[in-house]
Amino acid sequence: MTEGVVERSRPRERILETARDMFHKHGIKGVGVDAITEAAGTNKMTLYRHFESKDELIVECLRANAAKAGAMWDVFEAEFPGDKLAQLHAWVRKAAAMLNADGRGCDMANAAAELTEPDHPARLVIKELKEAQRERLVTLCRDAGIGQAELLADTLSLLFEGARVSVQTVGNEGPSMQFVRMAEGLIVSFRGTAAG
Amino acid sequence: MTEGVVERSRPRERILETARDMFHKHGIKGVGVDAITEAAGTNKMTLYRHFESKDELIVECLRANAAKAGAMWDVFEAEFPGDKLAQLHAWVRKAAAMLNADGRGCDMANAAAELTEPDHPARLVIKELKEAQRERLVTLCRDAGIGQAELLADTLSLLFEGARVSVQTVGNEGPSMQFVRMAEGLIVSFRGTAAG
DNA sequence: TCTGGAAGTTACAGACCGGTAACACCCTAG
DNA sequence: CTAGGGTGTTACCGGTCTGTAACTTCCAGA
Repeated sequence: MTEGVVERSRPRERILETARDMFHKHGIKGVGVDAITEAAGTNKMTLYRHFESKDELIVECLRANAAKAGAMWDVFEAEFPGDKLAQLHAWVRKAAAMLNADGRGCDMANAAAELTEPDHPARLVIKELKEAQRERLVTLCRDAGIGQAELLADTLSLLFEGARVSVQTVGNEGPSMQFVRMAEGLIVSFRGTAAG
Repeated sequence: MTEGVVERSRPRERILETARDMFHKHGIKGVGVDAITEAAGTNKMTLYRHFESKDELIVECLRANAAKAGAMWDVFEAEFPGDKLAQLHAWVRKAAAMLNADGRGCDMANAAAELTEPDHPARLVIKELKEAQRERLVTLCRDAGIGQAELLADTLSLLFEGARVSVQTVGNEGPSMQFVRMAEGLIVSFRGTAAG
């Protein structure tokens, strides 16, 4: 009895989960707090008891997204223990899978597009989380024995980021279809020039 | 006297120009029609006499953006008549310049992030305009003698698109700094495998 | 000079937004 | 049993949003 069903977890968790989903689907400015709380089966007062403002809720959603996405690195390590190159290829496959998951791009990128005020609290955490993601990919490339690890990681990052917005604008049968081919080709090419 | 100063052109032009600028800077949902008309030195009634809704204004702004961006292809042709490879390199330089122009990404991509309703009128023209842009780049690559023209064009597209969102999230000193190096390397690589 | 259409002005409708106040409820820890 | 904190409910505030109505002003062309 102490362990509640997920459907009936604490209000804070339900609000956070619901907000993440609705922000992702309809954009941040496209969703009001009333809609979130109603979908979460609670009310506005409870939301404002747990989050001091909508902006703080947005920030918490972004952090939760990053935390969930960050878990994939552990999955890669579990699937291919020690084999960093295999983990890099796993990242490519995972990225490709995300492209076909739904037509919405990266939540952080979308948030950055919507929240234009230069001092919006979300902008700081977006930058910080994106930089952390980059670090992980660079490290993976380096540990996989790639010579120019930073350059490969940045290239793969830009390709993936571009593919996500491409899916959002022209759908998943446009340039993003070639993502895996591009990424795999790049890895091969960078491994060729690896050296030591 | 018949030729009015740009500052005092017809209201429709002023509204369109002002809306393009404000949508770009603050996002679509971040700008109301009142703010647009005031900045354009006119009023809401005049806007609604020329555009039947804000959505139509949005669509017209996107078309105007694409038209202005499309003019660059003619500039390339004028700068390097007949030399398609030089024009491709000019595209790379132009793209890099856009990355440092301001911290805002592509207006169409940003609009697609904001306007999530699947049947929003803007989504159709975004897709159509993006596909036209892709066609032009593919044609340029093909005319430049690249063997796998579609693949190179798509790769460059994704890189550029990704670089624009990267600038928007982490600034122009992140992965997007390497854009020119990546693009030039790709062109060299694809020319090597050109063949006939 | 007269006229007609484009543009400006003011006010408003109806909806939604983020956020708060006051109060009733319920459930669990003591 | 009781006290108290978390939660639900209702109503509200001030502001902003898209879009419209009714009216006035202005200016160019006949």
